[in-house]
Amino acid sequence: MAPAHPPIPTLDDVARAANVSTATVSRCLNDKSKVSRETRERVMRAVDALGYTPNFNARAMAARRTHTIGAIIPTMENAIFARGLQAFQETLHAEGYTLLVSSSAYQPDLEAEQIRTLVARGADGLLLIGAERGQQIYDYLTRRAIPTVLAWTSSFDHGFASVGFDNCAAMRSLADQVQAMGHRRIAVISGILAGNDRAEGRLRGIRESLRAHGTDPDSVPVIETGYEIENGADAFETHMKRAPRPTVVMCGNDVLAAGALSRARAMGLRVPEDVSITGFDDIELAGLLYPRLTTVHVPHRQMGRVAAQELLETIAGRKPRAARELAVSITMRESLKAI
Amino acid sequence: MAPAHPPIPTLDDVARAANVSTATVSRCLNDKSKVSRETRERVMRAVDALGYTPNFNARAMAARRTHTIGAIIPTMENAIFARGLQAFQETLHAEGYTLLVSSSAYQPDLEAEQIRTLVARGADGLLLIGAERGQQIYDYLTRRAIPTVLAWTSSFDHGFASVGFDNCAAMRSLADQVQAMGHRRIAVISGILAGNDRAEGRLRGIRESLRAHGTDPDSVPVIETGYEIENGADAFETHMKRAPRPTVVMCGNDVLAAGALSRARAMGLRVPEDVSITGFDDIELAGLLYPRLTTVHVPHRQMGRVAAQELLETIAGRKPRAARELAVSITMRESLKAI
DNA sequence: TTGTATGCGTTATCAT
DNA sequence: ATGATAACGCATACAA
Repeated sequence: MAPAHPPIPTLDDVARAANVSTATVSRCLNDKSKVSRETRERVMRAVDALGYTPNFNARAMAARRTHTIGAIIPTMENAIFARGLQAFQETLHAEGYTLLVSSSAYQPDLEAEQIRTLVARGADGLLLIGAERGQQIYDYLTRRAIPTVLAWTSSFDHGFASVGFDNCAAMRSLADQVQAMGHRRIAVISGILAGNDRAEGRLRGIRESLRAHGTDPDSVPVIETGYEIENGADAFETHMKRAPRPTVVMCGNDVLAAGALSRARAMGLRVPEDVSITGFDDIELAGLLYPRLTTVHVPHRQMGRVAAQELLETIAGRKPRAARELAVSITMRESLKAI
Repeated sequence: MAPAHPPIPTLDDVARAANVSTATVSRCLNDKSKVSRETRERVMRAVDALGYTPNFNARAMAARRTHTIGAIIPTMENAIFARGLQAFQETLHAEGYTLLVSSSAYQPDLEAEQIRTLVARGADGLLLIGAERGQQIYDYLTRRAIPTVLAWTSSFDHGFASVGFDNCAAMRSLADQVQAMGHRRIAVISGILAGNDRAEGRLRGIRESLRAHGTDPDSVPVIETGYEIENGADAFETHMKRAPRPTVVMCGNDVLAAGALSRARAMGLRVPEDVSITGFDDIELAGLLYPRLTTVHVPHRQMGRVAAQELLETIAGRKPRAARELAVSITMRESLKAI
């Protein structure tokens, strides 16, 4: 018969087994330095023998530190944030930090809840996407002095560190290119704008470019939709049923563009012969589609890495918070062709 | 000048503000029932006024429950586990549980470490992928009595609950189909087999089908490789440079198949005219590629949902653990064509 | 270098 | 229905 209560060893058990105080065991596991090699070895043997694992929650309470970072991203369903987050995680891990991720499903109120949850769990720092959210949240973060870095955006409006790029300028540059290739009838598929400064910036970029080229920005059709593949597909079909038909459909991100591309094929339209399509983000998918997607390349991994560094600096209190802006570029592939 | 120590309210503060004991406040936040409506309202007002959030770690220590489930998946980099995990998470959330996810990067030792970490954090239960891992880990889980469910596999060898499908039978069925369509020169791209019963089962399925069709399984070329797109691409190229050239390349999953497809295009080979390609999993990507991928459809969401239910049942101790096997089907698309 | 003692914020047991 | 109080497992200030 198995014991009803399997023995879950505690610091006390280890201390007793090694004939030292709990303080010494604790030091062995943390400070390493200030304990004699001899006793340390004895303690470690006891640790192994008992299969001891420190209780994280108890540790967090006593030390008031968790070495845990929380990240809240809009979605895990597609790859938009995957690479950046991976790099973020790797950098943190190298510094002895653990990453906790949760998804807000693009819902501001859900994000606020997740923030509270992560803070309640004792996160030492936070990574948030974008800069547009209620002032209340920023106040909360400030009151509780939670080191926070905003990523995928470049902004310093709230006094928080940020790491990202200029969504507006990037998309403007792509739109410039599109128009330089002769396109005049442009249609746009944008992500939901409310509470999303990235989507808003990208749309603004297109508008600015149009204006610079002498086109009335209000004359181009824009469909604002959710971030699913299917949404992109539907929006594309709607655009293509208008007259006159656009010669190019610019999408707010690669996922929407993938949906557009897929629907184009279903409608019997050839890309780019019948219509060009562009994306944004340059996720892996962009290079796998046929035709491959012309898109704005974002340095995902670098962004993740820098975000982690900034956050760690902020936690250590070593550096003034700042807005780090990264360079983006345009990746020309086959989905966009000159007229 | 801002206060040096921002006021982080505790139960005590709320209790004092509401003129009750901490016990009562605690009850308001949990048991709700056994406290008078009047005092409860007073307490809740105090909670709001102070912006109180319970300290998770303290709670975990005192209650010895976290309402947290840990999941360890081989990778977050591609979408293989995304949908299933999403459904898993949604089901847990509906029952008041939080999901913690970490990735093992397909490394068994890393998985073991993550398991310990999650348990140290007080996870009430665990979701693991596949059934192949050291007995030591199973012993650990058993000793600490951690409710665990194994997913993406159907096995009951270790006495743990499992939710999945028969990888071998599924792939065998696809191979049968491939051969029924006239293919005789088959090449295989498999994921790393060591410590991965899914990959092993899938390969075995192909072998069994070959044998049933009178072909010597050892005569078909198999390349075992990592799970990156690039790996699939390279393996495909290697296969296609052999003579005689295979008429179909069967891949261990959709990601490898995507790599194969991409390289086929780069090599100037038409799919499926010059060579057919098949995948496994039916992730979203499979329907976006051109040509769309013929693959084995896996009920990801259902698997996630059922896994969550099984786990919750196990935690509640309400039901005997069991192996749940789900049905899979073959999704015929354009990447596979008869000879 | 090592040990003692206190506190971290909450839940739960036992009274009242 | 409510209150007092003892755990929960660990880190750390202070003492030795």
